[in-house]
This record gives sequence, structure tokens and C-alpha cells, in this order.
Amino acid sequence: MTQQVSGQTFSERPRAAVMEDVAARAGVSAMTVSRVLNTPEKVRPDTRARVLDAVRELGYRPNFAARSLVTGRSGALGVVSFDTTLYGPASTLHGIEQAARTHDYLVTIVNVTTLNRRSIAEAVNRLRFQSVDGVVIVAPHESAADGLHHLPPDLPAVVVGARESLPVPVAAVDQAAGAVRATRHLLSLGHNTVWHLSGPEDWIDASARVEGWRSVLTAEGRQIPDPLRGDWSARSGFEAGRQLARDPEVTAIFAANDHMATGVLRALREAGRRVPEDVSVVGFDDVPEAPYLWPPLSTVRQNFTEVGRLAFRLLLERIDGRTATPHRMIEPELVVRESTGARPTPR
Amino acid sequence: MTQQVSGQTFSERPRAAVMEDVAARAGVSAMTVSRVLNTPEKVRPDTRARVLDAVRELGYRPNFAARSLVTGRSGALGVVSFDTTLYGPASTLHGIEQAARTHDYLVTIVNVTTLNRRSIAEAVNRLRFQSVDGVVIVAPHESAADGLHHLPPDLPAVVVGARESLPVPVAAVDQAAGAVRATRHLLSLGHNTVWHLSGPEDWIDASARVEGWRSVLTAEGRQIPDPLRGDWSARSGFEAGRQLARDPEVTAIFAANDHMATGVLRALREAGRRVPEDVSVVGFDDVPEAPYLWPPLSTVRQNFTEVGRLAFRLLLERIDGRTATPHRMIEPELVVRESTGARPTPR
DNA sequence: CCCCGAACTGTTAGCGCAAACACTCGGATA
DNA sequence: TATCCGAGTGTTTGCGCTAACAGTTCGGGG
Repeated sequence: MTQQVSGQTFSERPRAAVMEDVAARAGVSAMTVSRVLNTPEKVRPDTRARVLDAVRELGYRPNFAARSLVTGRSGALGVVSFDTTLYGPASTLHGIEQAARTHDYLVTIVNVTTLNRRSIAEAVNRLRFQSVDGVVIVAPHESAADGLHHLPPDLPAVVVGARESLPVPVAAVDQAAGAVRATRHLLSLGHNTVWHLSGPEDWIDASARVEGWRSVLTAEGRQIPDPLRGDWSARSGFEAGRQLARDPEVTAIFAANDHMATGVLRALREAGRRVPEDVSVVGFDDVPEAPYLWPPLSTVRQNFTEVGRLAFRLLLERIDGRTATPHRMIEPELVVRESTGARPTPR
Repeated sequence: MTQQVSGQTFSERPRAAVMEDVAARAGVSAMTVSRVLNTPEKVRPDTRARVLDAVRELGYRPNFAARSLVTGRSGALGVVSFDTTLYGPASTLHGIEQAARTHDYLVTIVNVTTLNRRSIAEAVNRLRFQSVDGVVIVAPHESAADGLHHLPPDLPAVVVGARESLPVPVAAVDQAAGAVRATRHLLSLGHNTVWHLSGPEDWIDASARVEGWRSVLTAEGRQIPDPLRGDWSARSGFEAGRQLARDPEVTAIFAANDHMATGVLRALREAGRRVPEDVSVVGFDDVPEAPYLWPPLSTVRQNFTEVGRLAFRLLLERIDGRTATPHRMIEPELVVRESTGARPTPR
């Protein structure tokens, strides 16, 4: 059955080696090869060596589909995320992937455009049928909660960034604590109160930051201005900033993320209000460019990479059947730069 | 084994339905179910409807592992990327994932910390081990070229952002063309020449932008200043900006990305040089916050999402055995905002 | 010297699906 | 009327692997 001219009819290359080929070459049964690969300690050292030689010589790689069909395991993890172009989710994903890689897991991602019960179920199902061993769900929206309460009970899952206690472990940054730090910092500089530009309504991080900010003002007996609402974008920060710039009472602004703070900075400039001489501004996230804005932005740093690592650790505990820590918080850190200063002395 | 009320979202059933269950419910054989799913036109409409009803009622989803075992396909794609927290790679990944999802492909990612022959081979092998149907390699480094020339010939692959012609299809943005546009724009505003802050040495995008910039200056017979070198970060932009601010000759700066441009803007401010009255600045990328910097940054927009989509399309052609377009360029677009203006009239 | 169990290796079966082939049946064809 | 045809469906088989169980070997205790 010689192959003649090209024709590309059938690959002239011999088929990829399968377990049986390795077994034949090593003079053992396929089962022994399987054992060498999965439970090497149960095979006599010299047999093991012979098998491993054969594996190497044939360039054998086990067929993932076959293994996964019979074991129900895949060595892959699923990540359901909302929008991986945002700085936070992208960094979290990166942290998860990094941790997974060092433990020989692969990461499969599914982005969803909306977070609700149906979209989460659908994404999880897609992953489940790819036989992932577990899923991490990055769910920064309040509206995701419903979906998170109805995850399939037999699939190890971990949630990143959810608020309340769930039937699954949660890894999150303590948003409220970050907001508390930002607000206290501004008050400590002498400002009478702090205006807040919050994130969009449905976001957990946004409302947690509002709560942290409000709690400090309440505790200190300060006036609590109505928070303005943005959508995380620099554009919305700019618009809110224009509004705030008009009010001479405003001397301290806490923006719920750095991009909005960027817009606020610009709006203040354009309105002729100097930062930090006239108005102090604090952001949230500590995006890489924050130190190089003008002026360098004081902000609250969230260690997303750490969150990703934590999420992976929790998931691994789940997969291995160890009882997992139910809820773990990572503390954010206030980073003071030059966008915050003492309250201007009233003339 | 009665089902309780249940919110249809996930089956409480101990075992998920398999094809045989669907077949039994529809009163047909498993093979017919398989045909309904794969080649519906070969099944009589009423039979097809009965089967689809059964599929819906049982919440049946085919088992990927089993299908993949028999077809040799997995419905998963691999993406090898360098650093998915950078804006460009993250957006590209997002574009790939989006395109893949609409075609019912899943995306598995592997990040590498360095791009060389070994790391690429290693990443590709990990993916291959998972039986991905093909891989997209996002390889923005010159040093990746070696690895890209030695990809396994039997695995469909596509490269994003490589420069030269490779044995595999390439999807890329025409970086040089973008640089040409930015440089021409500045010259057309009356500047005598344009200073360039480039990206790090090993990056293809960086050197392509240098070439585009240099070619325009050469063609127009302008003085060609030594380009400064940054590392994409706002920090490096800031440092370069301080240096440039000292030289009164400098009236036009083309920074190789927006983050560096952000740093340049700040350095110029601090040195008391106004933008755009004294110095014009152009960036590259059009990051979301670019319109909200102060002043709004003129820049070159790269449509990363489109690149991702293109890469997926090329890969799909490869997988399906159609002859793929070897090299496809996407044109970047100059976006003029307020950081560029006429050359200051020399006193 | 035999029996027994631990350590190792082999055999059988089947995971869920689709390719290949076999069958059925009604209508068109000669 | 006998035959063919082909659309529609069923049956068999095996993809490559591992779980479960069945042998085999070997050394030590009775």
C-alpha cells in the first residue's frame, strides 16, 4: 500500500503512537503503560524505565479525549469572566492562569456579555461539557448572585469578587475597607467631607465602595453628599468632574476607580481648579499608569494577581476534596501620591 | 427517581443524559440523534423535531470528550500569549475568544513569560496535549521568530503580530503604516521634525514603528533625531519626557504607545511646556482613557478586536483544510484629538 | 515443603459518540 | 410486473484510555 505521488490522500506520516504501541515496544501491556503515566510508584522501577524509554522513543503523548472520557477529568480549569479587557478582570485572569500553570492545569476561558442566571448557567455548561475539573467565576455584578446560588452541586466552583456568603468559596478584595482608607485619608488632610464618584449601579465593587465611604462620613458626623454615578470610564469621570468643579465646596473627591479619576483630573484642570492645591482626588485600583498621571494619583491598590492565586488555591482544595475556606478577603492598600493634599485654607 | 420542581438550570439528576437517553425518549436509535445534531438535513423533518424535543426536555448536551475521541477534534483552541495584562494582548485575546465563541469553540490560554524557541515549544506542547484543534500564537517579540519557524507541522497554527513571512499565516496590524500616519500628521502641522520615543528593543511593534517614523523623515529630508527608548510603561515615558522637555528644539513627539505618551504629557507639564501650544504629542493604541487625558491624546488606533477575529478566521481556514491567506494586515487609524497642534511660531 | 499474601502485571469491559455499512420501504423505471 | 434506487433509519464497531478485577510471581512463615 505504498503512497505514490503527493495527492495528500493519506498522511504518509505514521499515525501518532498510542498506548498500545508503547506497550508493544516496551514488552508490556497497555495497562502497565497507563500505570507508569498515572501511578508510577505502583510499577517496578526497571519496568517503569523501559516504558518511559519507549514513550520517549515514540514521542508518545496520551490522548486527552480518551483519558477524559473515561476519568471524567481533564486537567483543565474553566474561568467565566465578564469582560477581560477591563484591568481588574484581566489581571485576575492572569493570576489564575499563572497559579494554574505552576500546578499543571490549563485554563479555558468563557467571556459572558451579561451576568445573570441564564448566562452563567450557559457558560458553566459549555465548560462542563469540555470536562473542566472546576470553574472560577469572576462575577462582579450584583445580578450574578442568583446564578451563583444555582451552580451545579457536583462541579467544584469558586467565585471571585462576590459579596455575600454563597454555597461556594469566594475570593475577594475587601472593597469597603479600601474605601474606608481612602475616605479617612482625605478627612485626615483636613477636608470637611468627601465627595464620591461611584461605579455603575449593578457592580458589587461599586456599592461596597459607596458603603465604605458612607460609613466613615457617618461615623465622623460629616455631611454626606449625594454620590455621583459613573460607569468606570474616563469619560464618565470627566463628566462628573465638570459637575463637581462647579461647586466651590468640593475640595476632596474619592473616585471609585482610576480611570474615572483620570477623567476627574482633566475636568478639574479645565475648570481651573488645581490638584491638589484646590481639590484632592483619590482613585481606586492602582493601574500601572497611576503614578504617571498629572499629578501622580493617590489611590487604593488591589492586588488582583493575588486574588487570582487565591481563587486557584481555593478551587484546588475543592477539586481535591479538602474542605475549602469559605470566604477569603484580601486587604487593599492605600497608596498616597501627589493628587491629595491639605484642604485649601478658606479665605 | 422523580425530579423535584427544579429550575431547569442544572439537572439534579445524578448522571447527565447521554445520547441513548435522548434516543429512547424520541423513539429512535442513538445514531439518528447523532445525525440530527451533526447532519440535520439527512433526517426527516418530523423525526428531527421529535429528537430536538427530547434533547430539550432532557437538557442533553453532547459529551465533548467522546465526540472528540471519535472525530479527532476537540472544539477547543489554544492561545499562547506573552502578557495578557497589557492592553494590546488582552484585547486581542478578547477578540479571539469572541470570534471563537460564536463558532462554538472554546479557548484555552497559556501565558509565557519569555518568548523563545523553548518556551513556545513548551506552551504549544501543553496545548497539544489537551488536543486543541489549533493554536494562535501572540508573539510580539523578534526573538519569537525562531520558535515560530519550528512549530509542529501537523498542528494548525496562526501567528498574531509577527513581522516576516512565516510557514504559518500571520494576522497583524500594519504598525509601520500607523507610524507613518502619526509622523505625517505632525509634519503637516508645521513641525520641522518629529522626536520618537520607541518601545523596547525586542518588540516587533516597536521597531516597525521606528521604521515607519524614520521613513517619513527620510522621505521629507528632515533631521532624524536619535529615538529614545522606553519600555511601554508610563514611567519610562515620564523619564524620556523629562529629557525631551529640556531641549527647546523639541516641538513634536511621537510616543510608541499611549501609556508612554501619558508619562510624556506629565513630564512636559512639570517642565512648564504646554501641550499642544509648545509641544505636540501623539501616542499609539488608542487606549480607552486616551480621550480623557489632559489634553485628550491624539493617537493611532489599533483595532485589536478585529485582529483577534481575523486570527480566528485564518485558523479556522487552516483547521478546515482550506488554503489560508498567508499574511493579512489590518490598517490602523489616526485619531486626532487635542494633544497636537501647530508648531509654535519661533520668536 | 507448602501455603499465603504482597507486589506487580495482565485481561476485560465500557466510557459516549460517529463512521461504515446494512437494512427498509415506497416510488420511479424498464 | 419485476427491478432498481435512494432517502431515511438501524446495527455494528472501535476511537484510546483506565477501572475493576484476575492472574502471576516471589519470599517468608507455619
